[in-house]
Amino acid sequence: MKNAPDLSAQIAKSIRDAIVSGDLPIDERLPSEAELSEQFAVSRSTVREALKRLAAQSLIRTQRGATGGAFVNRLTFEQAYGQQITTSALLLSMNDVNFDTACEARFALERACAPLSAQRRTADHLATMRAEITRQAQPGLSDESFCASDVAFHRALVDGAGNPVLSYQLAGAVEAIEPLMNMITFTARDRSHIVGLHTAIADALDASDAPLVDKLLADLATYTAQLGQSVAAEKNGAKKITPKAN
Amino acid sequence: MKNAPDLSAQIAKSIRDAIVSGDLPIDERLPSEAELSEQFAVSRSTVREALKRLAAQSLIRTQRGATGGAFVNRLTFEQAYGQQITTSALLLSMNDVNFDTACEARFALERACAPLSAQRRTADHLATMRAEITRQAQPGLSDESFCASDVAFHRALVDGAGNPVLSYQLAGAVEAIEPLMNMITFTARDRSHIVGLHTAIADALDASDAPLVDKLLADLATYTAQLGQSVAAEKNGAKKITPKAN
DNA sequence: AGACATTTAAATGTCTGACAAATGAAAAAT
DNA sequence: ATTTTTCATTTGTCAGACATTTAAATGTCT
Repeated sequence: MKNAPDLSAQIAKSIRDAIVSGDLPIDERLPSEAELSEQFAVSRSTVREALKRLAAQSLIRTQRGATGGAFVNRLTFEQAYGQQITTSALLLSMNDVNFDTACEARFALERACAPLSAQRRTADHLATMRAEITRQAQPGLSDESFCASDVAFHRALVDGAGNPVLSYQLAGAVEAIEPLMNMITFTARDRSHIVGLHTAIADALDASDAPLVDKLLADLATYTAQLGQSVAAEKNGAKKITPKAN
Repeated sequence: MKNAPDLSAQIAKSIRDAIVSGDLPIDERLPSEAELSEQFAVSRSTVREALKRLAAQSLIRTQRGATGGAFVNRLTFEQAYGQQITTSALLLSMNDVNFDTACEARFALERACAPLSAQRRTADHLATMRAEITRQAQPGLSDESFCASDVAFHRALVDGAGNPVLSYQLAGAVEAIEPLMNMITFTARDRSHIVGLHTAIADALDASDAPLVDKLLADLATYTAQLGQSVAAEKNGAKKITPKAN
């Protein structure tokens, strides 16, 4: 019944609550480890384990030296991106999320920011997108590099919406799917089709034609889902053939 | 120049990479702390700090006792929801994200899953939404409870899309905005307008009328943004009045 | 042989004390 | 006044000990 968590977990929670509630403002210095161990009536090691837990969540940073200590850390969008991406990637791989589901989520979300991007994208975003398109058209490119460039292209599209919260939320959806995409073998024909759609999307964004961007993204979603289907089909086929041997 | 991270951070990264790469499968038991401290040639305390970092990210779980140890943890959608929500909430509050930006992101994402929800929502989802609408219409409800119910309503809408990845991504956007919404004072007229829109949305979902859901969500977005604007206006006004006193 | 009680070994959780390393500030020297 | 030195504070790391939990091994009785 009793599921008493570790002392270090309790202490971490206590400090975390103080940070989340705003009781401890940004850049505020926490008491030293020695002081905390007195306050909580535990040993220094236990306090340290609690602090490491918080550090792993980017809630605090530590500095050594006379004026050092643990400080409440301002969570930047950069740091949040990173956590979001690794968490999303793990979630997908550990729960055997199928390609269709991940793909559907990704394009649904991406289409959500397409109108905003058509309205606000800067020349910089367009330049990034066109640069990635050029890379994707190079003949000797590996499948992995192609996927990475695909991700960069879509990131630029999302960033074009000019809403950092959207970019943050989308980071997980767009990047976490990369490992799944890496399982696909892209034929020359596949690539040229995708590059064509990317080009059309860039052009439509250039012309601020939101409905067209939406339609093209829908096409891309359909096409990508088909590519994924063929991979899944091969897998299922293999799985079904094996028992047949009995 | 030299930015050598702590030993415990290095060891945590080493183990984390092994987990993310799939080298350590789910439910695999890590070597004991004593063994790890030998392998990495560090003390047991250092190993423990590394393990606590991983535990804070839900990458491992630990068990005491003879057959205990640290095990690679399957990251569940539940756990991921929680992390996503707290991270998003912190990100918004720590970076002074204004209401407009958060609101825009939230409704853009929500509209993305509206068509899917119109297509797939179950009777259960609709029942939850109508129950929340009923609660929202109660006269004595506090602003906080009203907001909480609002969040529950929108969660049901999102979950109706039947895509766990979408639900996970949206959790942050929908729930993290709650603290910002809590700063709004809802008049009786505001509430009745919102309840009216919620009812219309539930009806439209019931009728699987995706375009209508989209339109209603857009209306709700506009209305919510207006409410937020008035709060921001009061704040700015107050800020500008103070210096006038000089 | 089977059921129950006891012991034991292995593992994490916690504590204590110590030293190393970094670092800014105060004190001392020039 | 400026530079150098000393010093106190704080985190990082280590070693060893004991407490607690847990399941398996062992022993005991029916």
